[in-house]
Amino acid sequence: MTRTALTRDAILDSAAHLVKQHGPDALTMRKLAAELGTAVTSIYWHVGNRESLLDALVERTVADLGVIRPTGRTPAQRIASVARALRRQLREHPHLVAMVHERGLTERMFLPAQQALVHEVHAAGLRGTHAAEVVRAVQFQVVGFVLVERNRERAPVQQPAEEELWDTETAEDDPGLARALAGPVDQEKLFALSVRALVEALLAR
Amino acid sequence: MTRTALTRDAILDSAAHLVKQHGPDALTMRKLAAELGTAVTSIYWHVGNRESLLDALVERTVADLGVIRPTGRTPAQRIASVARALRRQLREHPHLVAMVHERGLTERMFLPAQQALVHEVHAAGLRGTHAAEVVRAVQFQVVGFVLVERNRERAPVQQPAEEELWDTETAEDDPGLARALAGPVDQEKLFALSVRALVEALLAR
DNA sequence: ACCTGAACACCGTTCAAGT
DNA sequence: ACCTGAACACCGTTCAAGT
Repeated sequence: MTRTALTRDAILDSAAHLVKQHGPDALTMRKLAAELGTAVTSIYWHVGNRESLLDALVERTVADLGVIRPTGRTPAQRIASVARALRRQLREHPHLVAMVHERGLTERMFLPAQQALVHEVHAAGLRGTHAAEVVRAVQFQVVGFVLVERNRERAPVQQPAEEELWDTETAEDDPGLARALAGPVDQEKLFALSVRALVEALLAR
Repeated sequence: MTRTALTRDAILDSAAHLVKQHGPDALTMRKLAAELGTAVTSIYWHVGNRESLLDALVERTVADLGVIRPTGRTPAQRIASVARALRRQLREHPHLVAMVHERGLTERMFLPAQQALVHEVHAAGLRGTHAAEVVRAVQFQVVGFVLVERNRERAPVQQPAEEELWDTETAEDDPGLARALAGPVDQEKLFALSVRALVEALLAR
């Protein structure tokens, strides 16, 4: 059975698959070669070395990110919709943010979202430095939230169990709060709440 | 010249030094042995293996984190002061958050800050689920911000230069905003602004 | 109890050699 | 033009052997 000819794109596809599942560290040239059914050194002919392979992978992924279309009626709603869309994009590529940052492509990657935000902030009547601050605050908020989320999801079982930590006087004083903090985080709800609060306050000043 | 006897603490000190400068990936058992002037295998006798060495390092670092003392008059001010203190702690140990997360110690690490936040949120008159949401929103906000900051600071020169990206119609329409977004981020200011906005809106509802 | 070097399996990368 | 295996320097880890 003749295998398909080894191409740069086939290598990138395979690499993307490995990275998406277990992160960039799990991408070894030898595993990649095994998955492709080729000799390790063949990969070098097509993509240079491991680092330029990752470079190419990041560049392709960033280029393939969909555009961001705001929805909603009020500026606050439309800004929140951009935040949600950005979060969804980032969650689909769990390791992309770190890889993009390491390669100095952060600004390029966020440009579509930033432009959408600028548009909505303008629609809300803001201009100049103030508008820029709002755009950046929302961007930091979304990216930060996704990074924390990702860490939490990768994390193993918490140790000690979260309940034990709140088995204190606070638990008696405010059992509802103790229960809420001991339980798991509803990230979806927390994200919506945080974005709404931030945008609301920033547009109001 | 007789070297000091090799101890578990000396190994942890040396490891902490390497990790603090270049991150956990830069900590190789062989480099560590070289810095300690000992054979690689001696380290194994004292700390087990690389993974348990990192475990011990993380545990020691978390235990040594200072307590968090809120300052300010109003609840909003005191919550913001906790956020600042937490950010300062995390910035002093740039790789700690990720390492703590990987080891399932997140909740334990944030417990002091969380308790301080709970106290202030109570002082602001909130209770139960609502109070818990505010605590978590602030915690996510701070940790997320620090993660983004760290990525930005590690990142190399942006490519393409940020100015080029904003050499568009927007630049003519609102040159103040284009200039602000093309320039570097004042992280200190952005952090203060974001925290103030979030806390303000969360306490107001 | 503490330290050592040899040895193993893994990794990225280079290079001369094949077709 | 494309692919290969051998070889090198690095890595974490084990183990038998030293004191």
